[in-house]
Amino acid sequence: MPKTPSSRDRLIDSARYLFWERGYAGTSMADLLSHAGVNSGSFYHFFESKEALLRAVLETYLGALRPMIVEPAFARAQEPVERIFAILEGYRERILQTECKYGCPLGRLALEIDPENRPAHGLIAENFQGWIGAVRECIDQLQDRLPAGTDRDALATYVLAVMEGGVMLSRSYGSVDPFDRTIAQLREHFRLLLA
Amino acid sequence: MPKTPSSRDRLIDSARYLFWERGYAGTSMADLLSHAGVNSGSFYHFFESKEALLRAVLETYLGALRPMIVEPAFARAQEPVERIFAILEGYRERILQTECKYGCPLGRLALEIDPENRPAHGLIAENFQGWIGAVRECIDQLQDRLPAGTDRDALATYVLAVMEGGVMLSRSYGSVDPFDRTIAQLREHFRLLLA
DNA sequence: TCACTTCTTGGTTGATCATTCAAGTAAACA
DNA sequence: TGTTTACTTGAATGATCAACCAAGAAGTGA
Repeated sequence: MPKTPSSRDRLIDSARYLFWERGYAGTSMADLLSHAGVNSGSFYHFFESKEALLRAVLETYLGALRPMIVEPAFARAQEPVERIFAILEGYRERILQTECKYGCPLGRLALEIDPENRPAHGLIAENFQGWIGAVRECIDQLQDRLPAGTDRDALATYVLAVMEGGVMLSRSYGSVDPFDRTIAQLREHFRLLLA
Repeated sequence: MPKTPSSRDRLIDSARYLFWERGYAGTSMADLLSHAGVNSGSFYHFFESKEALLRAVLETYLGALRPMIVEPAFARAQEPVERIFAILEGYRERILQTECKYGCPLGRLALEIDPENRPAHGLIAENFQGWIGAVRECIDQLQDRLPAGTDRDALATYVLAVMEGGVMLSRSYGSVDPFDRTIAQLREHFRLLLA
């Protein structure tokens, strides 16, 4: 049943796309409305402001993390470390598909949105936390193969930081190389940890 | 001689500050002009557009890297690995000084500026390259303490990616913890490499 | 049928955006 | 002194910004 999405859904879909492509400030209401095919009156029927739409978008990312990012990666690999790198491989593909224009939509918003906007940053942090949680699951499965006393949460956070940093560099260099070199070092880190 | 800075210098100084605090799109010409105490006519006497100002700002970062970031860190530590972590400690201090609002100004622009704007991204990449070069110097001094076949450039790139990722997370979490945990893992990486 | 809610239409608001311009001042040089 | 160059002044431009609103359509339940 390919039911036509409601105006509200189309607004959120368009905002997801445009905030990722042009950023929050770089997306005008006019851009958004014409992309979604919705009139401004309808927009303000569903959302009280552009900022409220941002929050709604960040909430949909929360639900999209597992089906769109984590589960496809977990389906491609069984071994815990390979699952982590399968997630990262997903980001590599997105970089290639977008000719290095890709930036993680969350990372972009994390740096763009005013830090005073705590609701938005709370949601971004929640998204990051979900991502860290998925990596943490893999790390936990390594059991005692890791050195005693390894801070597993910190290690999972580290994986996220490396990914975000790698994506950022690839965007400016216009090449996937910095991402690849960064991920290769992370692989070496895991190799050393498990040696 | 505390000579009054010229209008051009004041414009660049203000732009450095405002682009860092509010981003490029988030800084209006009106904000900029009033912050610098300059009229719009003077601005367009020195710069052909807001975008030209962005390029000028990115060029000043190029010159500021060593005196502002690298040399103070190198002065605090002699040992190569400690010098790398002294650079990172500088970023930690900036996070604390700004109550976690701090994001690396280059990282912010790297994710914000349209990838089609190659001149700007070229300058950002040049800045990153300078940073990587400084870390690379330290790594080179480690000589044969590193495992044979270590990709030294990739390792230096990795340090930058970890820093940028850590700064990003701290901004959204509103806490220096993610940065600290991330840097601690990087330290572990160097410990394992040199073991 | 009528009343009520939900959603859509699209024109309008006033603020703010980057940029332009004609007229001016001030110092340097002839 | 007259002329040139470098810079400043600040009002004006038209485009675009997020947000608002009154009117109406479509659907639901009584």
